[in-house]
Amino acid sequence: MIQTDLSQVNTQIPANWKKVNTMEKKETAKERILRVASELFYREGIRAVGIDRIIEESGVAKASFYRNFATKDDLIVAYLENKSRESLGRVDEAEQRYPDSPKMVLSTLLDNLIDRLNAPENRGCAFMNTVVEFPDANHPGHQTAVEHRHELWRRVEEIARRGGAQHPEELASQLRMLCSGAIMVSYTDKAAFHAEYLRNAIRLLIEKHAVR
Amino acid sequence: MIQTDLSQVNTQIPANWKKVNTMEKKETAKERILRVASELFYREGIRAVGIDRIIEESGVAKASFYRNFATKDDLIVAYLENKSRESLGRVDEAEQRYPDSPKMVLSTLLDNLIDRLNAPENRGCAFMNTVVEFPDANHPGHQTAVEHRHELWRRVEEIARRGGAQHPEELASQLRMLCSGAIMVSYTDKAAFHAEYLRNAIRLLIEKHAVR
DNA sequence: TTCGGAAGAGACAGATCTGTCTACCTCATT
DNA sequence: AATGAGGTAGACAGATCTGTCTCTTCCGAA
Repeated sequence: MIQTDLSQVNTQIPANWKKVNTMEKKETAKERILRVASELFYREGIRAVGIDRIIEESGVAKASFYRNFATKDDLIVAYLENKSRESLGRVDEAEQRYPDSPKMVLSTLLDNLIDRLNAPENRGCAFMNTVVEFPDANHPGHQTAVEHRHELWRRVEEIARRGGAQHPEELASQLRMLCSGAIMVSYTDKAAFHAEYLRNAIRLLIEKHAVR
Repeated sequence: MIQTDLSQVNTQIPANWKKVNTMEKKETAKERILRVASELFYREGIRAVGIDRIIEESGVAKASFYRNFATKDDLIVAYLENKSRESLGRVDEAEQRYPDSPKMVLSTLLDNLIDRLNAPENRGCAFMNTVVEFPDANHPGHQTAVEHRHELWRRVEEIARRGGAQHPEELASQLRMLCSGAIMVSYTDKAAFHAEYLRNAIRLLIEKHAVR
């Protein structure tokens, strides 16, 4: 019997497998909810996706949802914190790869961005989108999104400073406007987005500020 | 009595005053609804503002609303078409003011943009915001917004071409990314927006493309 | 003065949304 | 074998949202 076989297999797994083996750990309800919600929120918008939809698509009971997330707002914040970790993780990675060349770090981050903008699932920036969907500055999602963007561009400014930019604050601000706009254009009108034009403009700015 | 005085004044207005005197024409219910809805939609977001709220704040009956706008989507489209007229009107105006200097036209439009971004009521771009709020490309609001942006930047490209830009398509695309991003940054994090940095970046691009 | 169209007031329907609550089940650990 | 944490199933409440419908009132034009 399949049932019997499975239980035999299970008994062979050490009692502390949860800590030992993280790869084959079964996805918890919380993880599943967050994964499904992330995809729906990003693809269709946060306001457009109701709790019931998330519950149904993640195959979870309503009580399970509310045991893991007190309110929808809590889920929204978890979604954004997750995205933020991913985003800042990419910066970490690029800095570790080129610890001695801020210019290469910026170049890597740009390549990275362009790849994501050209991907078919691109729906723009989760953080800008959230601020637009929740213009109230007191909304926890709004705040989380603003904080992330602040931190991200603070780090880019730091990289520009290490790269010897003459006016790192100005350069970071200009890169921020250009990249934010590129994200919006690639989302709102994919046909109007040309990665080469973005690359040229960024190169022009970086040369102007003499980053090495 | 005030009432009597008013009616006497009224009788002195010609029968066809509606067509003759457009200045003192009393605002119709439709106009009032659109004005109130525009402000609310722009300030608080379209999805966040319900029909009931618009009806209440414009002091109109529900039946009056639905006599003038078949659905909320119709109102959304009217709101965007209004904004689009304003936006393209600013382009017309700048072109009429400097018919022989595309460079001055672009400069005027930039000044104009910066003024709006620094205004306290700035809530970003109504069209980008609408696309974010309605990611479904079939939504009439989404479509209207995308069409406006297409037309606006087609016209900027045309101005760049008249100005002798070496690569007008590239310049327009770069200006579009930069300005779109400036709008988002000035909205999502007002403190991080510096008009001078935007100006410098735009000057750099315009010089690079040798617009005259 | 009468008439018709536009507007006001508001009840109502039906859908949907967030969040609560009860009752039962599964399973790893003790 | 018992237990407790976490999971399933689903009814329910209360708010809100879009849109319909009826009845009354106002006002300008003929």
